[in-house]
Amino acid sequence: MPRTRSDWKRMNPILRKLGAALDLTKEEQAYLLDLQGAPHTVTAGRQIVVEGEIYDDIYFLHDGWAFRSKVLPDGRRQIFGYLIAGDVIGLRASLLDFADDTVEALTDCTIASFSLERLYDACRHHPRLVIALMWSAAREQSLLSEQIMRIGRRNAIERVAHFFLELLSRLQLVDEAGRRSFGLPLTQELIADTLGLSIVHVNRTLRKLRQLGLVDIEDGRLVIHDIGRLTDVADFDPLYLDQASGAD
Amino acid sequence: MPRTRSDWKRMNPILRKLGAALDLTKEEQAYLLDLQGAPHTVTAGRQIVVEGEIYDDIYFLHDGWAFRSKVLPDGRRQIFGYLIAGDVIGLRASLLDFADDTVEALTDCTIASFSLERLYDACRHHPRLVIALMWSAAREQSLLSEQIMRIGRRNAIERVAHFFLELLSRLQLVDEAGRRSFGLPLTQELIADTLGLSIVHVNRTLRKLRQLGLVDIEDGRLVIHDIGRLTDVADFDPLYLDQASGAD
DNA sequence: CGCTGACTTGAATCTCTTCAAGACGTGTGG
DNA sequence: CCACACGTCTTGAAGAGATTCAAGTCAGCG
Repeated sequence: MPRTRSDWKRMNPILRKLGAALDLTKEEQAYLLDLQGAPHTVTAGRQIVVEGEIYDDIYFLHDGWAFRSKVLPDGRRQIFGYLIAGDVIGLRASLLDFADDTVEALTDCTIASFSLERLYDACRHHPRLVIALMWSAAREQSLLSEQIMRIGRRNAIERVAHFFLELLSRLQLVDEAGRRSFGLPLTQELIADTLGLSIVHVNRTLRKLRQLGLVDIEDGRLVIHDIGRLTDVADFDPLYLDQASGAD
Repeated sequence: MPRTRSDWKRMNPILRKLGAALDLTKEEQAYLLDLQGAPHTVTAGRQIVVEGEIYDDIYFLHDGWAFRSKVLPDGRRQIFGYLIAGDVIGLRASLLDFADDTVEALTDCTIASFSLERLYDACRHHPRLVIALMWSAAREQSLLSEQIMRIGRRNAIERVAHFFLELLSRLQLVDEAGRRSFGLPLTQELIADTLGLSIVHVNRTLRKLRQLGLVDIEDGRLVIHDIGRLTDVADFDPLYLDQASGAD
C-alpha cells in the first residue's frame, strides 16, 4: 500500500514523540522527514543491529516492537529495554565503534534509516533537531536507569507491576495504548529476561497479580483493572518518563 | 594553587577521554576549554544535581568521584554508576525538564560548568564537538546497559569482579589507575547499593575474592592480584567501554 | 574515654531458582 | 484427519543464593 509523504508526516510517531518535548517548527519537521529514507519492513525475529558489527546508519522505528539484549557465553540473556513506535534504533552503535548489544525485531517492524553523516549537516542548519535527538537519547537513559532501579532494588511483584506501568505510559504517548490496556507481544520468557527473573517466577508473579485483581493478560492484551493499586504496588512515579502524562 | 589556562589544557581529562574517541583539532580543543568556566570544588557529600530540580548547566568533572543514585520511599537506594575524571555531569538533567536522579560528590570534586545554551552555538560552529559529547553520552549508556546485565543476570561474585574490572579500565583511560590497582573510595554499603546486594553479602563476597587470591582492599586501595582469573570469574569483555584498552 | 561509622561473622529465614512434569494450542507431515 | 512435535504456560517440590537480624570488633575522633 503506497503512501504519500504527507501521509507519513501526519501519522509519524517520531514527530509525535519529539513534539512532546520541543515544539518543532514546520520547517524542522519537514527537514526531519526529508532526512529519512522510505520506510521498510523487518520481519519478526530478524536482527536490526548485531553486537560487534559496525554501523553508520540510524533508524527510526515507525511501527512494531523491538528489543535490545545481550547474551552471556553460558546462555543467560538480559533484555535492556523495548523499542516502540517513535524510538530511535542504533544511535549508540553508530556513535561508538561497534554495536555493543543486539536489537531484534519482536514483531514485524517498519523502520526508516538515515546516515549519521547527515547529522553533521543537521547540526549546522537545524541545531534544535540535534537537541531533540539528544533529548530522545536522554530519555532513553532515564529508562535504563529506571530499569536498573527495578532490577536492583525491587522484588518480583514490584518489578512486573512497574514494568507494565512504564509500558502503558510509553505506549500512550504514541497512541498505541488505551486508558488501561494495550497489546503485549511478550512471552513470559521475555519478561523474565527483562526483569532478571526466572520464567517460573514470572509465571507465579503474574498469577499473584491476577489473583489480586490488578491485571489480566488475555489474548496477548494486557488489561489493568486497577491502575491506582498497581501504581501503589509498583511505587510507580512517571516523572522519569518526562512526558507530562495525564496533564497532556 | 593558581593554574594557567595552558595548565588545564595539558592535564584536562575531558580532552584525554574525548581524544580517545575522536581526534579533536587544536581549534576544537581550545573552543571546548573556552566553553567552560573556571573549575571550582565541591566537597564530599554535597549534591551536585538533585532529583526533581531544574538545570540549564552541565558540568565537566575534572577530579574526584561522584555517583548517581535514587532512593525509594522506604529507603532502598540504588546507585546507577560512578562519575570520574573526564565524565560529564547533568547533561541529561538539562535536556529533560527535571533531573530524574541525584548526583552526589563522593570525594571532593573539581568541576567546571557551562550552559546548555552554548551548545546551540557549538552545534553551528563545531559540530564535531557535539558529536564528541554525544559519543560520551553513548558510552555512558553502554555503562548503564552493562550495569543492567550485571545486576540482572550475574551472581554476587561475578557482579563484584565485573564491577572492579570496569572501574580499572575506566580509571586507566584517564590515568587514575595503575596496571592492576587503584584508589577505591567506596564503602561496602556503596558497593551493595550499586550491585543490588545487601551489605552483608558484599562483605562475604569480598572475603571470597580475597580467599581466592584475586583481589585485596587495603587502605582504600584495590589491588588485583590476578587480572586473568578475575576476568574469567567476571566474564569481563571490555568491548563495551569503547576505549581500545590494551592496544592503546 | 565513649561514640560513631565501617567492617565482620553466625544463624535463621525467605525469595527466587532449578528441576521435573503435565496441559494446552498450533502447525506440519504422513 | 490424526499423530506428533514444538512453544508456551502452569504447577509442585527441593535447593541455592541472598537477606535479615543480631552481636561483636576495630579505628578514628570529639
